[in-house]
Amino acid sequence: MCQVTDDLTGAAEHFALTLTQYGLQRMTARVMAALLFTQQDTMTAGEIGAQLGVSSGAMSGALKNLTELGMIERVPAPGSRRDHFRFRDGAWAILMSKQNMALTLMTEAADEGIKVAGPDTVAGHRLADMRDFYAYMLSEMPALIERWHARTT
Amino acid sequence: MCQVTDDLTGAAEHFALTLTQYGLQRMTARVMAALLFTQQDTMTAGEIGAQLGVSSGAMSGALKNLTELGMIERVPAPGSRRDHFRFRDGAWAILMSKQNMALTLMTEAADEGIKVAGPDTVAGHRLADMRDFYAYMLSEMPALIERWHARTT
DNA sequence: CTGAAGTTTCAGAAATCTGTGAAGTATCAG
DNA sequence: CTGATACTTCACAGATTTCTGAAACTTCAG
Repeated sequence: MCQVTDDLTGAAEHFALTLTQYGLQRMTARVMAALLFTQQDTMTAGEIGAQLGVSSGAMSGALKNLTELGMIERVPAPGSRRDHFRFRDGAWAILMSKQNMALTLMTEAADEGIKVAGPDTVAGHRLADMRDFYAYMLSEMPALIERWHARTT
Repeated sequence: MCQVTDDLTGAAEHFALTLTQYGLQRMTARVMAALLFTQQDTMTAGEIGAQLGVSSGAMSGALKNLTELGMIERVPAPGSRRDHFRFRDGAWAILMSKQNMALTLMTEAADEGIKVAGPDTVAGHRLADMRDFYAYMLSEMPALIERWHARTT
């Protein structure tokens, strides 16, 4: 078990590092990786904290983040203890959908800019290019994820 | 000029703030916004620095980042001076393509995890879900951007 | 109701990130 | 070739973010 656990934990930490470079906070990434790579079905906050060697306070924040993001869920404790967490089904599709909100923000920012700069100016045209691209992505992404769900049915 | 410039600059700074929340570094975001919202065709490093009120050192780093990212390009100075920069055509599609590298990383990380955890384990199945999703996205995204380019032809 | 186990919150310490300013390097006009 | 101008790099200071540890709160078994 030790061998396997060590390798898995190592892979998890490496993955967490990668996520960090893509904008996710350090602790959030580590907790997510722990829940992703564990051989258990669920983990308690205590277990994760012990494995990562961090305080309960840090756990609380990270688990809250991930729960709000929709990546993990609180599982009603089966037996006696409290607060078990596990990866949600379709977590990745959920994450991708959330990232689409960035597309909305970009589109809106471009529109705002065009309004201020004037549509027939240098800046206006540049911003229109931006607006068109993000509007396109925004219109296509939901369908893409839809097709994914259809595929796995 | 002052009025228009102020409003535009304001919109640019607001946009930069938004980008920051999506993982882009502060200065990189500000420089990008400046080049995006300017009514000029190109800007020199000095002009951007003056407008943002930051040092030349900070400029250098941010411009390097954006150039490597593929969002802006160095324009051979027309007359006498040096180093004019401008937004690249199709910058947004380029940016999106780069972000697809994240999809590759995710897929690889999942594969690595499966190898360590074993394919017929709890973690293995969880990681397989992840791998399948990102492999799907990875296979679809290039076509999506392709269609964008085709559309604007 | 009471005590125990677990969770959340928060102030402050520690670590990290970011920008400045100056020194060094490159490029160009003359 | 020489001087001047602009760009780049880098050590350090300041600002910001992140984690810890302890106290307060919640929940549940007995």
